Amino acid sequence: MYICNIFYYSMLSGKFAITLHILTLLSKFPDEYLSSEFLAGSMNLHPVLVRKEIANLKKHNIVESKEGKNGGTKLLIPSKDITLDMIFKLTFEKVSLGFSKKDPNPDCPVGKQINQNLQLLYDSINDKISNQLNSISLLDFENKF
Amino acid sequence: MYICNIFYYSMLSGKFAITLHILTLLSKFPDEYLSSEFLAGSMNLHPVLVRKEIANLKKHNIVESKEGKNGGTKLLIPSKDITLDMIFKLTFEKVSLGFSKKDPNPDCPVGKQINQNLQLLYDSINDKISNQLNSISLLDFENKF
DNA sequence: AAAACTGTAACATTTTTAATTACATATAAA
DNA sequence: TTTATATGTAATTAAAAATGTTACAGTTTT
Repeated sequence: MYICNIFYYSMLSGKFAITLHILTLLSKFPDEYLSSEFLAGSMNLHPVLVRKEIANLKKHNIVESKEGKNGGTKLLIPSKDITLDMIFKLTFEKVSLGFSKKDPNPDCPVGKQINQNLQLLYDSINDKISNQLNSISLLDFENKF
Repeated sequence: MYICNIFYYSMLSGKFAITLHILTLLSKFPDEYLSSEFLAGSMNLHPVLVRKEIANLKKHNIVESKEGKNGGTKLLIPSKDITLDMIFKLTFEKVSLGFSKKDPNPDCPVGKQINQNLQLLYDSINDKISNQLNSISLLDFENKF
């Protein structure tokens, strides 16, 4: 986790891609409980990482899991009602292009304000990204496969 | 550097913010050669890092440097003619929200195609970001300080 | 009770980013 | 012409972040 003056931001990582991959698979088999082992197999990833992302999806009531034998995870919501923006928001707080770290010089008029001004810029970028991702449903995405 | 199936991507780092900070300062003092020591002071950053970003700016003919005593760097182009998109392109190849790594399973229809489909999505996101950054000049940004 | 799952914390490894050191070269000015 | 102050850049180290693994407790089906 990387700290700027104003908010906590997680930098871009694989979370969005992993989560979208999981949801695409769940969406392909909407009536089955898919195991983290199976999901991990499609991504060539460790099942624990998959379960971590699933924990996040559960927290947001997008999926439910069944424990025990024959357990696994399935979608709670039809894929036409899940937008990529929901996935984006649930895996990243925001996109940023970086901030000045280690406290820029407060005696410099630029250093003093740089992070606030970057923040405003990134906010408007995130609005644009959200607009676009809002127009794409998981079903739209899934249909490309 | 992080590799996906299709292109080399650098993940988001501090380059955009550092470069924009440098250019904002140069833009405030358009007739002076500012030293990397001075610039680094405003950012609380190591001068060598500043010089690395300046090397990149020089490569793109945005600034020029003078070596030796009283040397430093100044803008070559009026700040009204520098867009934030130029800075974005010069410091990042693209924004991405991550790819499936370690070769997803080629026997899975989703795994096989996930990275191409993510790529298409990210391309369209980058178009939107570029559009927006194109509408903001370095002068616009500088005027906020 | 056994087998096959999920859930999570703790830890280890790998990768990426940032910082530092070292030193060669250039220029201005005393 | 020597000294001080810059840039330029490669090489190395350190720090941070992301990713992967292990271990094990809990759950459910057969």
